[in-house]
Amino acid sequence: MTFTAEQKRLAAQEAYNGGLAHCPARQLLETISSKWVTLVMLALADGPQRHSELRRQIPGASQKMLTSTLRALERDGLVSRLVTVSVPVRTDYELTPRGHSLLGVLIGLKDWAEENMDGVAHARMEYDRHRLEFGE
Amino acid sequence: MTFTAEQKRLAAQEAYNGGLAHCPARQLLETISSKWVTLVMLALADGPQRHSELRRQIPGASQKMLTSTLRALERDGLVSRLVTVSVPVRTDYELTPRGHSLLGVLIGLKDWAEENMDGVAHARMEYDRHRLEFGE
DNA sequence: CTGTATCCTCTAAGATACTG
DNA sequence: CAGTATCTTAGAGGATACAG
Repeated sequence: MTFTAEQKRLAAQEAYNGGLAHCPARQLLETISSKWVTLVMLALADGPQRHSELRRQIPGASQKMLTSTLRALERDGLVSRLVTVSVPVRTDYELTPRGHSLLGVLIGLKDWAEENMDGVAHARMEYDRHRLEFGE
Repeated sequence: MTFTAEQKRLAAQEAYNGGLAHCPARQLLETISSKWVTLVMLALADGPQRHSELRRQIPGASQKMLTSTLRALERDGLVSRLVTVSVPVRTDYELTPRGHSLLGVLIGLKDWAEENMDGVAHARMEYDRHRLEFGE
């Protein structure tokens, strides 16, 4: 059996994407680029917080999103969840050691961003201005 | 004129999200979490590359995606584009100084990922296993 | 208080075909 | 070779209502 060039290309793409899915860096990016993870982790930086406290600190997150990002972080072993059975229920979230370690990396990201994103914004404006001026 | 609690909450959310949009760290995350930017930047780490060379190095990216991530990176001043008018046309892409600087941060991310994502994967399996065992 | 279950929207990413 | 123009689709994110 032989293959067309197209088939070979598609096979290569598939293999490549399959590999990508298992690339640790890609996985990490997928985790931290979820809209609320960084904010949640930052909110937990200073110690445990209850669900309701997190809601107050991150008013932009819907309840569903807050719960689901907390679940994802728990599943990844970055946050631990402690439920106190009472009426009403009380739930505390806390960074695990690995979570703290990741937080360090995130802060590095934040620092770079705060130093450089102004420049990026400026570059964007320049780029857009030229596009307008010289048509295209 | 008065406002309901609901209106106040929505206003707060809107203000918060508006603020988020201007948060440098969030913007950076949005940039680098675009599926192909890290791969493109890594491919450019060792020096300039032509469009076709990039395609070969990153076979998973469709032409459209490759072009559009390159455009985005150029707009942000992270990559520069040099077109040589000839037949056929030749285009070279290269990291700018700011691009190199960002690359450093990305490598930090990669290092953390390579050290920790195994642990994360393990945590995920444990989590899922418990979920299956104890129902819920 | 903490969380689940639906339903809906919007957009990043991909497939495909075409142009200078 | 490099790039643009459409069309489609999968899934992240959100609004709302309900439940233990």
